[in-house]
Amino acid sequence: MSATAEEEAYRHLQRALRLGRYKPGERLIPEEIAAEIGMSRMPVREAFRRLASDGLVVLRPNRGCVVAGLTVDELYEIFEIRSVLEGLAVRLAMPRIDEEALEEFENLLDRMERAGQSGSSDWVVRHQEFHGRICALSRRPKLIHQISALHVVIEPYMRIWFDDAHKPLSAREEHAAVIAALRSGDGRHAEEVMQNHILGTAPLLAEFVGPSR
Amino acid sequence: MSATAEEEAYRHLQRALRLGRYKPGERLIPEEIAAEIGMSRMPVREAFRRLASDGLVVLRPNRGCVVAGLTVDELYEIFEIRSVLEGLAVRLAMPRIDEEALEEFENLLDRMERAGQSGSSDWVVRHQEFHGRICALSRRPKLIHQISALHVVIEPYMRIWFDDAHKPLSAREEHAAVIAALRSGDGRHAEEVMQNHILGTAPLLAEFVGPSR
DNA sequence: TTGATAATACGTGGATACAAAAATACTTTC
DNA sequence: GAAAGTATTTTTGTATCCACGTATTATCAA
Repeated sequence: MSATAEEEAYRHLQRALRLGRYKPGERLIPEEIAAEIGMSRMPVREAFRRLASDGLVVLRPNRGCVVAGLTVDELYEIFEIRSVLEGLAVRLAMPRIDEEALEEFENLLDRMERAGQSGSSDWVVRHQEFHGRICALSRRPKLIHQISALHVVIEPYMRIWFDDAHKPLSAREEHAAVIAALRSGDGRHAEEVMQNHILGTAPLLAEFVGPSR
Repeated sequence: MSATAEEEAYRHLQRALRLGRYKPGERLIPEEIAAEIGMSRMPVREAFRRLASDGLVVLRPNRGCVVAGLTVDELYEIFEIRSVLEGLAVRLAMPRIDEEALEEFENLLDRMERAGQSGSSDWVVRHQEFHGRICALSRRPKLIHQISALHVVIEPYMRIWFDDAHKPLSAREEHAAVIAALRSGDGRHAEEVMQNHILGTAPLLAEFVGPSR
């Protein structure tokens, strides 16, 4: 249970949006959602505002709340931003990367691989976990937060990508290369590898999105 | 006038926070603020949520809204993030930088200089404008938005810095160097110069903040 | 005097009520 | 039959009200 109704509404909606249960452009009616989770529309409204700041919905005065979608351009843009932020994160994480950490990353990579082969869309979550654990070692709270916010926004598209055509064929090698770069101990090098990894993913994903909105 | 009361409350509070009219740790009472601008608590509460997402205030369940402050560590972190984001922005802006754009930047630099010498704290605004105009040429809406959000968060500290001791002595050369890098036409080079410019500013500013919170 | 505890005042979160705006359906007119 | 204007319905935005949680102060015991 969450402390406040607003928090509950926020989590409920964020989860639904991440899972792609609502389609871009779809209108979210406060009363309906309030009824679903048993509260008034007030806390739902407040949750809307937070979701709007996250970029998950769009809020227009007197016109309600619609589910946000990403155009291909916006998708690329987010990957560009991710590339420099996560690049920075690995660079800063480097001093704290030891044999133990590398082992953890290998394990996460294995779990990701297994989830991928079983066809479960857990792959998306495992993938986030992999990137997230590396970023966590940067010990930069705001940086970590911003990166994870970007992962949330692209999550629905990652799911579509994964479900449509078990793409992560090259994923294993890509991520193994990142681990190898981490093992090198060279922060700048690892930063570059991470940047290229992320930028390389964007066009693959964009294929499956098509000109939306 | 703004369309909604929430918008008005948001602008009012953001402005006050940017100008440093409220001190970190200070508690904001919805009722007081609502009275000030002639509305009920409700739209003010909603404005609080947006400000919290911006990182300008902290909202704790049942404990109200307090003005956020930055520790020195957080200040450095923000400058690290700015360095890679604005670095990316200049790199992407490079193809669109022509003689006309360079001239505009020179002009902005002059205006910044003049504001600096007159002692007016317009300097902070001009400085934002200078960085903002460069970033704008990247034509990446989300990137621009994120960068400008970071400028907002550090604005109060920039003002303290400026007011306390007309620092921007080296500023003129620093920013002139950025323009020179833009003139070179080399995106990677300009990115690096921008990164170093931003990272170089952080310790100067940190001096004047001291261990807050 | 100090520390714990109870009483009280204050502030927050949420629900309901009301007003204003937008969307929709319905005429009316050409 | 189409377009424009009008009325109705729906939905959003704001205000007010109430219940609960938190902080403060007062009271009392050690």
